[in-house]
Parts: sequence; C-alpha cells; structure tokens
Amino acid sequence: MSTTSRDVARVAGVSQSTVSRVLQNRGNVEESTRQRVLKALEDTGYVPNLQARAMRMRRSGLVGVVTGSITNPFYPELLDGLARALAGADLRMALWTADEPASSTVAVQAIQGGAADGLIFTTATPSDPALREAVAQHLPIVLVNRSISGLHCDQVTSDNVAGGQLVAEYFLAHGRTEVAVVGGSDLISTGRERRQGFVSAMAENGIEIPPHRQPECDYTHDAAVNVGLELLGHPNPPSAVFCVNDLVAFGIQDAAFRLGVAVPDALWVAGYDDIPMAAWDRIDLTSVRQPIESLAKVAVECLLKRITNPDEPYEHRRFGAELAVRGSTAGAPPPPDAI
Amino acid sequence: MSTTSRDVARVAGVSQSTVSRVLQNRGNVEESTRQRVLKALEDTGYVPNLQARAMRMRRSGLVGVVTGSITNPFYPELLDGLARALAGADLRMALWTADEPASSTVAVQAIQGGAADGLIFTTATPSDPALREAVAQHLPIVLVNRSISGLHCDQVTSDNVAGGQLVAEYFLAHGRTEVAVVGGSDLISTGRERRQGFVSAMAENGIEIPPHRQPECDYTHDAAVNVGLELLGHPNPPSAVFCVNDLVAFGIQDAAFRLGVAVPDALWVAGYDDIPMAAWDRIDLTSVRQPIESLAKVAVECLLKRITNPDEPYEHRRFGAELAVRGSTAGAPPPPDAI
DNA sequence: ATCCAGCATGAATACGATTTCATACGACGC
DNA sequence: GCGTCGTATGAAATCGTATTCATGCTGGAT
Repeated sequence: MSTTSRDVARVAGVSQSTVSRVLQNRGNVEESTRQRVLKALEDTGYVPNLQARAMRMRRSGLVGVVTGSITNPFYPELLDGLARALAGADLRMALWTADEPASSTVAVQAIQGGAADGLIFTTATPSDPALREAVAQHLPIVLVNRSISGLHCDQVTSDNVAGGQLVAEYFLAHGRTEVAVVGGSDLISTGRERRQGFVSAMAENGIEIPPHRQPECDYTHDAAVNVGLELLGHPNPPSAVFCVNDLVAFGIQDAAFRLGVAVPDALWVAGYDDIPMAAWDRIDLTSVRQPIESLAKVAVECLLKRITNPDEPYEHRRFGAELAVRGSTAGAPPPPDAI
Repeated sequence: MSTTSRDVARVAGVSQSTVSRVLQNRGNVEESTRQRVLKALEDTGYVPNLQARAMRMRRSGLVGVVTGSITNPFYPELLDGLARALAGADLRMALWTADEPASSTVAVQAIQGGAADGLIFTTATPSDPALREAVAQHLPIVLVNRSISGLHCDQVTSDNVAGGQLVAEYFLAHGRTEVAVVGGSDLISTGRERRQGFVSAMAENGIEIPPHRQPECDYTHDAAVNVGLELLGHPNPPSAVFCVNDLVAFGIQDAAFRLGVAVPDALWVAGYDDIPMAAWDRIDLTSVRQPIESLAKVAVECLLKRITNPDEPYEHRRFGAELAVRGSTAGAPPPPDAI
C-alpha cells in the first residue's frame, strides 16, 4: 500500500492540509513546520497519487496525440519534436496511431473523460465524426501537419501548396516539362495541397498534366514501386516526377532502378518531407523540407494557450517550405527572383 | 460542466448507484430500470470521468512505454506492434522517448503515482536507478528487446547471440574470413549480445578479429558512415562487415559507396533488425530478422499477466532470429544442418 | 401463516488529493 | 485593555465514481 499525504502528515505531526500546502507551495506555513514536513516527505518516500490530484485539479498533465502511420518515418520525426516540446512543458504524452481505426474516437473519449488535457492530431480526415464532435464541444484541440478548412480549431501547417509550386518551378527552370505527379488523394490535405500547388504552377506555365501522369498511390514504398513501374514503363514516360511524400519518391526511384532508367539523366525525382533517409548517399533524393521542429513546438504552444485560455481566437499558423536539392535531380534551384 | 453519473441518475429517476451498476454491468438491476438508465445515458451524452474511475478502481487503463530513439525505424515498428496489442487489450499507451534524459524517472513516477498500470521498456541500461527502484518495488514492468541479467522482472527478447552467430556462420560458409563488426557497446544488451555471438562464433572457427576491426559506433547512419570510411579506408580492409543494427549497416554501405568499394563483390555487409528499408531495391541489405510482432504481443501479454497476478514467477521469453539474405551479400545461407 | 432467500434499490462510504472555512494565537494601535 | 488584523494551522467539504451496507419487498417452502 502506498503512502498517502495523510501518512506523511502523521509522521510530521501536522494535519494533512499542511502537507498539501507544502507540496503546492501555496498558503502560509511556518518555516520550521515546513522543514519538518519536507523531512517526513523524504523519510516516507511519498509519491503523490496522480489520479487523485488530477481529479481534484481537473488537470491530468497528459496530452493525447493521434498520429499517422508511425512506420512512415516522417511521423516519428514529428513525434520526436512533439515529445520534446511536451516534456519541456512538463506534460506527458499519450499516443494513438491512426492505423487503429477507432483511435480518434478513443482519444476524444479520453479528453472528454478528463484523462487528457488536450489533443494533437497529426493526421485527420474532414469527415471524422469524433473530431467533429470534439471541435463542436470546444475541447482543446490542435491540428498539426494536416489542415481542414472550416474546422474551428487551431491548425499548424507548412505551406504545402507553395512546396508543390517550388518543385514545379524548379522543374520548369531546368526545362523538365514532361512531368508526372504521384499521390495526393483528395482526402488528405497535405497530399492534395502539394499536388495542387504543383499542378497549378505547371498550368500557369501552359503545361497540362494528362491523367495517366497523375496516378494515385498509397503512401508506402511498395505501392509506389508498382505505380512507378507502370508510370515509367509507359511508351511515353515522364522526364520528371514529383511525389507527394518521400516514401513514395523512394518507391519511384526504386522502380526506375529496376527498369534501368537513369536518375537524374533520364528522370528527375523529387519528394516531400525531407526525412533523414533522403540525405543518405545512395538515396540522395531532392525533397521539400518542412520545419518539423518548429511545427511541433508551435503546435504545443498553441495547445497550451488553448488549455489555459479557451476563448482565444483560433489560429492558423503556416510555415514556409524550402527545397533541398540533391542528386535525384541535377542543377541548383533557380534563384528566387528568377521565378 | 460535464454531466456526471449523478446527473444521469436524476434524469432516469434512480440513484447514482444504480447508474453505476448499469455501467459496470454488475449486480442485479431490473430490465425496465436498466433500459431507463441506458436511455438517460444516451440522452445526456454521459461520458465517464476516467480520473475518478481510475482513482476508485486503482486502475488507470494506461500503460507507459519507454522507447529508444524513435528516429531509428526499428522502434516505430516495435511501437506499432505494442500499440496494436495494447489497443486489443483496451489499454491506452503513454510514450516516453529515451532521448529525453529523465524519461525513465518520469515513467516510474507515473506508475508509482497510479497514472499508469504498468511499464514497458524497449530500451534500458542496467544502471538506471529509476528502473532499479521500480523493479525493487515489484511494480508491473516488462523489458522487451533489451535484457538485463539479474534484474527481477519479465523480459522478452529475441536471441541476439544466436543472431550474431547466424551471420558469422553465413560469412564463414562462404569463405569470408576477413571480417569486421561495427557497433555493440557493452552498455546496450542487444548490440553487445549480437557482437558476442558473432565474435565467439568466429573464434570457434579460429578467427580472431583484431580490435581495429571492431570499431564502436553510435547507432545512427551518419556516425556509421564516418566509421565506415575509416574502416574501409584501412590498407587492409575487411571483406565482410557485420553491423549490430540496420541503421549502422546503411551507413557502412554508404561509406563503401563513397569509396567505390563494390558490394557485394569486394565487400559483404549484413545488418540486424530487418527494418523495412533493408528490403528496398537500392539498399538490398542482408539482415537478421526478429519477430517484432511476436515480441510486442508477448510483451503485452506478460504485462497483463503481471498486472492481474503480481506473484507469478518472472519469465524470460526469448524468440529465435532468422537471416534475410539479400544483395549486400551473395549466396544463399547454408542449410541449417551444415552449420 | 410464517419465515427465509434473494432481488431491486437507495443511502452512505471510500479513494487521496486540493481548497475553503473555521479557529486560535500573537502583535499592534488606540 | 480591547478590538482588529494577519498568520499558522486543523477540520471539513469537494471532485465523480465504485462498492458496501441497509432496507423493503416478493415469492416459495414449510
């Protein structure tokens, strides 16, 4: 049986309220008794019961995180940043992976039940009823990485449209006009926006991308290989491919490898997220980099603000993105003013 | 203000105890009132206060997981398995990454404070005082992936020594005797055991590995590249390298790539963990595979058993490992009976 | 008819902390 | 010397649930 604050009080010869006062460093307590209590705390090896404290304080110290497929290395990077930021704010992190179908439902129940103080979604679909309900109840919720327009909650993203444009302009500046874009389903904001940015920037330069050069693709390496084999095996293959995330780009690179298509001579490949593997020598993938650390930090800041001050207006903070040029494309990106 | 079970009771015209009885499906309650309560629950949109419930039941429904560096893709794989297994047991998961220095301390405090029902360590050092203390107090703790001999708690691992042997015997069977082993500090059980298995199997076959062919190495790609450049740049370079995990192997492969050393002709490389990237076409790394899914499943089973029945004897369950042969080495592994 | 078992249910208690309320005491100003 | 104020502290209320205890009632067996 664990020792309670009442046990400590008995040892120190004071009342339980005084122990609590010392613990909370609040209210007046004479220095001598204060010392006596501190000694008793030490002697008994007291550990506060977090459940009881949470129940009374209506604050659990736990933040729920609903994350996308954790086997996509982008998410661990983001989680790492979130973990760091949360630990800095003395908060613990509960994790739900979106692979489990009911994860958002369970997460929302957790916050409704007071088991979590707030929720961070790194992935979300507009139709998710649990998310909708949580937002309707004005629970402290922050979307990071994904954005859902019209959803009344804080959202922290990077400018995916601009990122897509960046790649398009880079391709164009080097005369790569036979382009394709892989992935970017309408349901997922990141992919959709990235593709839109790319496609519209191409359109503005008079280049229409035919449907067969805009294949849909699961966001996994293996799915991308299959898509790539088809795309690159076409009688009139593209000379540059923009992939809406790095895992897909790796798959396209591997498809090119299997088919003996030379990268970057015959084919340029660009990805998105700039996960660490993109920089490895034999991958060497040009990719759009998001400021992951900042995204995480700001998301946590937003959540803290929302928890302490629920009536602040909702923020939509959007970071820039930059292109990390590597060997899967050749040539430095054009200077900004040349665009 | 959230609705409590007392509110529901008022709506249903019964006492709070009856509501609780319906909720818990325990004790006798007449079908008609039961229906009335269920309707009231529905109407009021009641969500139980998990803190209060946890406090009363002395069970939080939360399991703490202390994980190794989440940016090493092995850990997300393991976490994924753990998340699945925990969700199946209707448990939530709190995550601490070991990158934060105090993570194990905080995790242990969480369980001591009743905020978690049990702890799963996927990484741990023998000297960790928080871990020691938790074990001494017979708190429900399971080590998975790591093993610490003499520590009285459940441990679930795969046979890392056998895995190292497997690689050694594979190298030997194909006449690769100029071998090196990279990584495997004494502090980390997995690496140490893998190296020991490899080194001792080599020794049994009369092959002593000189110290300069046993470099230490951080478990990251970039550190491994530097180690690899040195190792392979040596006037008398090895013809086969065993790396204690895949990230390190990727780095060694890249070092070979930079130096123009042909893999697998001039150099064989083998890794450990068989993370998904190992199977990608342009990585194509031979690696020792652990049954990650089983490790995770059994770890959770162990923990559940320990939580419900604290006095069971401690188990040390150890799974086998197998070699996934790919292009970074050439030649099928020898049949088992040839070893 | 009586008694007892068992059922349905409400009242009360416990969980362990925080916080409010009440009280006793000492000092100070008039 | 008395009222008042501030300080130090203990007693009690509170958070929302699960569970135990108490009670009235019904039905069947003797």
